[in-house]
Amino acid sequence: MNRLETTTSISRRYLHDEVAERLRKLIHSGELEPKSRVNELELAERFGISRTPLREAIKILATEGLLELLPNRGARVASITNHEIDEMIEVVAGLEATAADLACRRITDEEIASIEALHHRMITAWKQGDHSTYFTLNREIHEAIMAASRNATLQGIYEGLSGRIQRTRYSAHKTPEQWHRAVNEHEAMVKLLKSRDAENLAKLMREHIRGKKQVILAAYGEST
Amino acid sequence: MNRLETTTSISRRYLHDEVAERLRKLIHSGELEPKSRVNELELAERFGISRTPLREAIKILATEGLLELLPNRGARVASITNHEIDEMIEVVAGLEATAADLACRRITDEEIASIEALHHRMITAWKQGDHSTYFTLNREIHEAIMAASRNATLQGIYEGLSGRIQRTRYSAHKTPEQWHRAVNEHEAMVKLLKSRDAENLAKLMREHIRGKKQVILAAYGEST
DNA sequence: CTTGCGCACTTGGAATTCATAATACAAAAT
DNA sequence: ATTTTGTATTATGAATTCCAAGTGCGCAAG
Repeated sequence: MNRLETTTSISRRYLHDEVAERLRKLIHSGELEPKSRVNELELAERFGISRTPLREAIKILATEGLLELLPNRGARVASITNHEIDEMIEVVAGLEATAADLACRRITDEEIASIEALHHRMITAWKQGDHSTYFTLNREIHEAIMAASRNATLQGIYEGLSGRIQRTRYSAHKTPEQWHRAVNEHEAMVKLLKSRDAENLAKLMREHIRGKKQVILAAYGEST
Repeated sequence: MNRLETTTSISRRYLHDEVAERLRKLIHSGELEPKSRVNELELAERFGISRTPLREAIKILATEGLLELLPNRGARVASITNHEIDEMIEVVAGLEATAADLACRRITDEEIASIEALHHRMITAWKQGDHSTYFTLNREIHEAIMAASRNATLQGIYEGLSGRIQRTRYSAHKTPEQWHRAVNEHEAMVKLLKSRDAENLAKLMREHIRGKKQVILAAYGEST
């Protein structure tokens, strides 16, 4: 009788999955600060669960790189060094270049139109000096291109990685020149996307994200 | 007295880490075939451990994508569809392109000489029709370029991903034309590496790996 | 001031228990 | 005979309890 896929709607997910998600939120929200130790008993009580699923969740987050395991001393929130951020930005640049390449081969006219609309709204926000809206639209454009790559594997890796630098990536303040350059690059990206020039869009995307590196690193340095 | 980092040498790693490693080997060796269910009790007894660390290991492998969790029915070895392999090859191509780009900026003359030596040995093996040696050297060249990128984050993602298609990737038999093309591309890669032409090497690398896609997919189709 | 001892706390792991979901199998009804 | 229903078995997800070992800390002795 059971239709399939009822799993997602009816039955609850794994407890350790929910715990992992709550833990991720705690970390991303900053409630659990980098380097802060995680007391299993304390957290288990806070979540109203036993240590078992919590420990499974900790192993998951450690695999994702959000927690570090200290032998016999539990786990602590992973702290990211500037060097690691540097590395991660290069990888993100590569992933987005790949997404750009694939998107050129698969994107629909409607999606391009949608991205173009986002782009124009972003330009408007920029001219009005509306940082918050600018950053949001900026992120949406990048995510739209990623989605247009139609590659779930790529998206999964991208999300896992960019989730760790998200806080700084889209909130980094630029100098007017940097800002102007970024806007120009976005302008060029839309053009290349419309002409579906995979090769050059990939190249530009890599450079575009590399161009943010200094800004992101500076912003990260501030926040720590 | 204990200096840090003795962890790796003196005290044994976490049990769940060792279990995870043994599980990975079982999967990669094919002893645990795709889609085969994993009986926790059976495996725990086989490893001589309790269910606790085994289940933590299972959660880790599930996060890595090597196992799939079936709610209330445990875990099974993840089976990869042709579509997923297609996706993974594109991502690997992107990662290797990124590695190529970075390598051009950081590689030493000694490393280039070493890669060139591998390349010549590979050519020799090719001319002698020595498939096994050819594949080994081919892989070593790609890994050497990845190492020359000096990006641990990139390498980590690459290893996690390529580990899942390794079995087919370097053992796929090519037609003479494909083989010839691959050798020519490798020849060009060494040239570009010597001239440290990041942009064109990245481009070529992406195309080079894409060129293997049909072969790998065909090889995977056979083995299943 | 340093050294050394001991104690409390936490973790990693094992073992046991329990509820529930899934599967197999047998019995009953049509 | 086929399908349906009900039951028994099994394995998982989670909790609980237990224990050994490692860490850190404090306190006392030298």
